[in-house]
Amino acid sequence: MIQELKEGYGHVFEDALINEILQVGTFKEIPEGFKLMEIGHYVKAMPLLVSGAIKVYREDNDGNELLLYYLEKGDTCSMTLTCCMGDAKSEVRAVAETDAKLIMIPVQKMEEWTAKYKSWRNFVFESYHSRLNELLNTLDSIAFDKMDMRLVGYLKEKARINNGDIVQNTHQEIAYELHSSRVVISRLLKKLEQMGKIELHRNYIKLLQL
Amino acid sequence: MIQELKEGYGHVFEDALINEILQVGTFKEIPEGFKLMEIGHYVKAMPLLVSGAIKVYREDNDGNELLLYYLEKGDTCSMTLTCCMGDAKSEVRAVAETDAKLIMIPVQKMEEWTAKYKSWRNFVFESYHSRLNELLNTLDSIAFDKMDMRLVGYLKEKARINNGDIVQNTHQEIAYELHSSRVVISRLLKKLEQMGKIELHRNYIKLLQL
DNA sequence: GCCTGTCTGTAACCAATGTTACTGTATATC
DNA sequence: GATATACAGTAACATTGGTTACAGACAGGC
Repeated sequence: MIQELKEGYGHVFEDALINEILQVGTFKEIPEGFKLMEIGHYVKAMPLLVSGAIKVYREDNDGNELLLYYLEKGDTCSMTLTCCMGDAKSEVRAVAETDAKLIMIPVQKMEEWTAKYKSWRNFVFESYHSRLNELLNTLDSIAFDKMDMRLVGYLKEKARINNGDIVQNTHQEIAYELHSSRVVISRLLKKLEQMGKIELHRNYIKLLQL
Repeated sequence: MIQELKEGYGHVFEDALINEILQVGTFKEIPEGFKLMEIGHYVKAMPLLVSGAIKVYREDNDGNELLLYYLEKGDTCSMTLTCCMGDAKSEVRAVAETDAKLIMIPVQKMEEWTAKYKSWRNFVFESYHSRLNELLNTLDSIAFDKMDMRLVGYLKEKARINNGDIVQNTHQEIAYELHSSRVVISRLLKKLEQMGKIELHRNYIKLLQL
């Protein structure tokens, strides 16, 4: 755990804090698809992401889904922060998009560290800032963009997260994440293929020049 | 300023903090329509809202507008928080929806107080929590609701903010805030009137039973 | 009164998206 | 290889929302 922590957070946290984390944190490896957080559940630990990617999304009462954003190395879940501090239920769901490694911090340390370490405060506020901005970007794309632009953005982001030019999803899965329907997504993907921007295959899509 | 502060925040902040606020904060009264924050500008002070309501909204590069949420008595602007700490530009615009009174706190105190006062930390985190949730609600309604539901939600919220059952806006103004068009809003409002839920008048709308 | 500008109502039309239904094809399993 | 299942392509259609255009109603200033 030491090397992962130092590599990912050594330049962010002061040494004393690193040591505290080593004492109270627990290292965790989770497989792709592992559900880290469920809507309506209480949260008792805060994750520091060391490697991999976490997908954070929203689901309403009728089962409608919507992708909010991805968390990557060096990120943490602000939603968890607020939930921990306020003793509130989670409003979102978090699932490992790839295999991932994380360090779990017990809730009670957070308040303590916020008072004690400047680097922790910065990290927490920085985290809030990023997440708020990502939410705003998601909102923008839903409110202002048409579905074709949203789809292109989705493909780019997804490929980036998976370090390559391949998106391994069925059209149905993409439709869920964008809160659209399979037929619409197939239609738009076909159009992108005809424009020479992507290559369609069964169960995966190869990005050419988007 | 003392009585406004004690009334609005006396039960939230410890006495020592109240005293500090009295020393460094400045009291400010602003008229309806006053622009508190502009997109792309830096922020140098943080507002504690004592009375009135502030409208926070987003505008993209093409001039498309979208209402995010309202701030009320006891609220502060989390966006400002992040901007101050991170020395970043504002991503949103804030305008007084009604005449309002606020106490402005200089940025440099914030970091200090976060270390020093537990009540301040709670306030800040609570504030983030509320704002994140409000953003999520806005997102939900845009992603999952049709325009008629969004309009009903808008009317309710707007009437609540203005303490009554009257919404004083033209159809065009409502269209801007919901990022729709005047004709669409007029159409839907007419439908609501025919259902007996509202009364339409020139320049204002009276809510009956929504 | 009479203009003028703003606000609202309405019709006709269009584009984007969602829905239903049916097809063919790849893949896995037996 | 035969069968079943999941996936993708496509057509036809419905619905929502946006656009354009125009007419009438109201309010303010003269």
